[in-house]
Amino acid sequence: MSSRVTLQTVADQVGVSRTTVSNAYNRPGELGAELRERILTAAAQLGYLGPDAAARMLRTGFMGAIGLLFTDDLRFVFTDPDTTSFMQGVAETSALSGTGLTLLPAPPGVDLTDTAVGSAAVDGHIVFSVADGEPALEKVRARNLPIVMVDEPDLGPGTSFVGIDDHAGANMAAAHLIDLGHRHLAVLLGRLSSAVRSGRVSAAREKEATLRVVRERIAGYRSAMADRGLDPGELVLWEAGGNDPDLARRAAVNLLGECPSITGLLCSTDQLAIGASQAGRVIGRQVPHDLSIVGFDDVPRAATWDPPLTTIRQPMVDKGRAAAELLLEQIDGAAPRRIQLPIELVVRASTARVSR
Amino acid sequence: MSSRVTLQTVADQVGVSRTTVSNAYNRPGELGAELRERILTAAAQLGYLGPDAAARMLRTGFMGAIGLLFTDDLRFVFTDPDTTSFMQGVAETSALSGTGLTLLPAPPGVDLTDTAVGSAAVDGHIVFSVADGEPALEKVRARNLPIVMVDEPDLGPGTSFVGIDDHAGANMAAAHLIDLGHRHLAVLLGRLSSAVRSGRVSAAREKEATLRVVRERIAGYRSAMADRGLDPGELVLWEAGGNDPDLARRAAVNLLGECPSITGLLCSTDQLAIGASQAGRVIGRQVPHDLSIVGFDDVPRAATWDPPLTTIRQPMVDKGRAAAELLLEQIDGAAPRRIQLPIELVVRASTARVSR
DNA sequence: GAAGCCTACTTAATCGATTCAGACAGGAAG
DNA sequence: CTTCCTGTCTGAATCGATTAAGTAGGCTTC
Repeated sequence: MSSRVTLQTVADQVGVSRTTVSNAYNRPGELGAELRERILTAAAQLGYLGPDAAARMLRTGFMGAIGLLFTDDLRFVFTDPDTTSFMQGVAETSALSGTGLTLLPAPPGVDLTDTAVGSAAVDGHIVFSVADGEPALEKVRARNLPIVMVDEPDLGPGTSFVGIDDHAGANMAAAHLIDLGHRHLAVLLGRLSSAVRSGRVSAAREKEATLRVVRERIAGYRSAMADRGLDPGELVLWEAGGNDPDLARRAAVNLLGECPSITGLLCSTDQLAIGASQAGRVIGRQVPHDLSIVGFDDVPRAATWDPPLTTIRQPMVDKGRAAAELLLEQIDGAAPRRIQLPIELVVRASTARVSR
Repeated sequence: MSSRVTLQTVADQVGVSRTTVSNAYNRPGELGAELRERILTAAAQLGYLGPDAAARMLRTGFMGAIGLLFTDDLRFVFTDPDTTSFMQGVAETSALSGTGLTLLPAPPGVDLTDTAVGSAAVDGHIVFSVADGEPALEKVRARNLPIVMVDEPDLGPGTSFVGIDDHAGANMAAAHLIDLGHRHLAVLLGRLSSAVRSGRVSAAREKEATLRVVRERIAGYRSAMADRGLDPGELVLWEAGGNDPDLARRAAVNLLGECPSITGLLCSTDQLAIGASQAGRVIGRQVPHDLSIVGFDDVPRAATWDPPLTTIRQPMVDKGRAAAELLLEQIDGAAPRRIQLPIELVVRASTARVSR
């Protein structure tokens, strides 16, 4: 192993200047085709792998990569179907544009000082579903790079945002149940904030909610009740402790034990709805006959679950694509934009007309 | 926005040299505590965010990130439970060590010339389950960086490798069925090579297999038959066209239609076993009573699937952790190593004594 | 009290590319 | 014949940090 092969090595070999070799790679057309061919051949022979990434970055200030920030536990990030679908969308468009994709995990309880977060070699950040006031988000914002917020928090009109109308979606879900005759409704949600809690949500706890999406969804459920003459104050709120079917099953057992009159369960995600439907089996209430369940998201499993889940569909892969596109265009100098993706009520077999 | 804030800006402000400011960040202890405090305060006031990543990379040659190469379709990468579990393991240990994680997707049909693959700012690569002779792998190998192969291909003793004893695992799976009295066995596998095919595998097609793992598993299944006095030549091989439950369901319907005497189905992954068990329902053969199915991997769903799947467990998250650890230690100068993770037969309810 | 050794800095070379401002040859225009 | 392009290629500054080598002063140590 002698010293490294650089632009200069290739230039010396061919007998041209460094500049010309650089041009051979970055601006073909600025030099003769025949010379370019000679340079590329010589480079291949010398084992030159193309311009060094770090040097190019330093000189141009362009990293050729985008960062994807998560603050959830990694066990969740790679297990949750919504998160992985979102990542798929981001990965697709970044791969298509030849941009690298750097994962920036900032799981709870990890010291951020010597993490890639806040110092990664990226041209911009996508922030996926983060609670208000997360330190990792502040670290990323401090860098003054282009940024796209997804779902939460919403930083206002000056910052790009990709999301859906959570309020309207929740309204549709609750309206569907009420229109089927359900009068006693409860909400099963994952978490209101990064702090892990489970059990019935008190008014005080509800005030602590730092996750915009769940706040909006609760408001949407309530608005449907108010629209249809029910008292939104009677809506039972229950926290499972995380967006996980197992937690949801246990939570739903407790919820339905404590509030047996509930006939309609509004689950703020499909993962929770899946768990809740298992709870139905456990406590002997058949879905949808004795208990109607409506989810949110329309994850891939929702359609094949037993029973197939009634839910609000949102296009998670598209969300990832949109976020990546917004970020890439911003890196190219475009102004921040907001994108709201469409949602849709999908009626399947987990909801039915109330039977008692 | 004036010109950028650099080490020099901070140095000028405090009245020390650039070196001293650099030391304040990288080697506290090389300078007085009080001066260090003054420097850090000044930096914060000036909005200096710490040493520029690109400049540091250029100078030190150290990127602070590892690359994870996939050649599968992205739809698969983020959907497949094994792949995501593996990524979780990699992400965990890279996050713990403060190393960045860069995804390098090289899906089929994408031109690699202006992709991050082959020029990403990383210190080494993890190559996850890639077919023999993939161009993306050659690109990555050409960089002469530390590399860890996972599952396939196995580049031999000179290159780090993380995997399991696929042959032994398959042997255990087939032995289990044979010991339950099954005499007519078939293998349902995803793919033998990157080329998508489906249907019964001919001897010619079998020779084209470029995926080491599936080759080993087939050999393992056959070895169990030979061990127990069955003719390995009678083992039916069937390709689903991909590691996907839907494809597997269709393939299993065809397989069992064409070979109705089969009572034991060896699925080379749990995803396939899940699909095959649905096929059982479709064609009216109850699992395990009329059809025994054994999977491979023990994905999270396997235990909760109906019926719970008998399978060969392999620790995918640990595999990710091991791969990342091996790569990080190699980046630190250690020699390549090989790690073989343990496997285990997990008997659940998808297999039973043969009934006819 | 001179040699030697810390402590706490500074100076200057260096990493490998990009890019702006020329240089030079040859042809077109006047 | 001079001027002005135009197409190619060169020279040298520059990006922002790290780090080996050096310096200056203060403190031991015999």
